[in-house]
Amino acid sequence: MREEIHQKSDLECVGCVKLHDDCEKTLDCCCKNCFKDGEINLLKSLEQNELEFLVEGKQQIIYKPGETIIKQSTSSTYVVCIRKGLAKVFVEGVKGKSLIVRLAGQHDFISGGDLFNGNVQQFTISAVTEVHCCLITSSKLTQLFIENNRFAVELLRNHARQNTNLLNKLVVLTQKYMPGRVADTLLYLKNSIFCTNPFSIPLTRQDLADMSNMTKESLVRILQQFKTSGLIKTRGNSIEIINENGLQEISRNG
Amino acid sequence: MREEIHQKSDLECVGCVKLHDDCEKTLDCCCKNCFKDGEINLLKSLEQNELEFLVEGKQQIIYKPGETIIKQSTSSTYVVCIRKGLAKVFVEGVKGKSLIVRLAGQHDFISGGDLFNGNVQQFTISAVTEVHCCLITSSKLTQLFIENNRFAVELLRNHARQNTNLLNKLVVLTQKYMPGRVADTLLYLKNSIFCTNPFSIPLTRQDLADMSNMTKESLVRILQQFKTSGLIKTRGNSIEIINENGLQEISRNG
DNA sequence: TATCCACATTGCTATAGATCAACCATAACA
DNA sequence: TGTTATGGTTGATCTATAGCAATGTGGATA
Repeated sequence: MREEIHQKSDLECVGCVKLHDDCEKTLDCCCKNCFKDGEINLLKSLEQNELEFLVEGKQQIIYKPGETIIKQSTSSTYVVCIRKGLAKVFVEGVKGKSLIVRLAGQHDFISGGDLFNGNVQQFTISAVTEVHCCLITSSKLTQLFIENNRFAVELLRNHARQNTNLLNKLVVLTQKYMPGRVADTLLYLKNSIFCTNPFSIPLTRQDLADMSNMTKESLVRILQQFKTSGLIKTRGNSIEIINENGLQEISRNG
Repeated sequence: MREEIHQKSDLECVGCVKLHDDCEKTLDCCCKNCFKDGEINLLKSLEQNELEFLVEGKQQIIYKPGETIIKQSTSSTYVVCIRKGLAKVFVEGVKGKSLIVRLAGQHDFISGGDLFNGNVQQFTISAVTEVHCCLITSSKLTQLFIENNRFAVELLRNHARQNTNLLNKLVVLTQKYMPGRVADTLLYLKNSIFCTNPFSIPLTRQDLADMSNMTKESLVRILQQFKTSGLIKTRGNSIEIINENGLQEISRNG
């Protein structure tokens, strides 16, 4: 058994008004409040009855570390909402190489690619830690898209944002040198995924390398450089960012 | 003056039922039939009155080769429809490097990025040949998005497709060797942009390099290799693909 | 406690691709 | 007709990064 990396409180839905004792099956908990507050709250625009429609018959599944949740190139008709745990979203490219385009944690929403376009999955989603998630039938999503304008706007916004992220990644991965890319990966982990400072990553060096488009050996070497420069500290799976400005500088200079 | 690369007939809207003699100002011509037939016909879902609303007050502008149509990082409120000519869509990345993510020709539609997200342009669009285009206020687009469901679906589909393209480009540019990337660029030019076989490109080698993520010198060398291997022929700005299967093989093997 | 096993690390070598510099071709123009 | 400019081509280096191989390490299992 792998060590529990997340805080125990993750199991509870923060800010969730439980309708029943069994939080797992509480609509309000599972699919409304459980989405990230603020910007990315995709479902905030749904009425209560729409939410119930969406959530009705959804599958709540638990995946073990390493398991594939949705496989690239299959035509899955599901959309994934993560309730707990960490998943990686990656493209299986040429010559067996993988490219991790995104990590998804609690309350994240992953639409597997071509909604309204045949539903062919553009990437693989797999569990890094144990993942509790809901699989929502994507046809329900498209139906709500048509019925609720505000929701449609949110979904489009979501896609537009994803677009921007990909475009950004394209530039970073093709135009920056390795140190710049590793700096970006570290800043992403700290500020977008774990949101704490010494953070402990359930990812392997290979994963970090796949996020930064390099080999694991190269990644390790850059990490070593950062350590000796006093930019970061590492203890096993835990990474502490000592000099964030320094990293940002390196990121900026490519 | 640059030589006229396009067929003269480009000025006329193919398949356009002129309502007036002056085709330039014919609604039906400029913004409905002028979009690519079939798959990518974004506006086909609009009613006549919606189309008129969209088109009313649109600006028809002519750009000279090299001119910037929309500049990255500005918050343009326009969406561009190309009526004639060729434009390049590129990201201005780090250290002065450019990455051309797409070429846009007759009837193509370019939504500059973050529709519904503050309208900050994610890339620069600039004219390669002389470009005749319509600038449509993007708020009109978002209004129609809310009012017409079928149009909303088309727009989302459009974004999803763009997403898929970017994801694909990400893999190609980061995981393939130079020959594979150049092969992809050539196949893209032949099959998606010019649709003829000896095709004459108004692009410089630098542009081709920016599409393939390499230096112009490297691009020229690969092109030379392809010539001596009998895969292609080049005469000045004209390229002929002799062995398409061969190129596809190279693309596949990375 | 010993033995695994997966992963991390380090050093050495090979190479894809960039960079630099020179030269060539073609077209515009005085 | 010569001149300048712009882009294309080629060759000679240099370097960032991959690939390979050996060794280290810490947690799990017996």
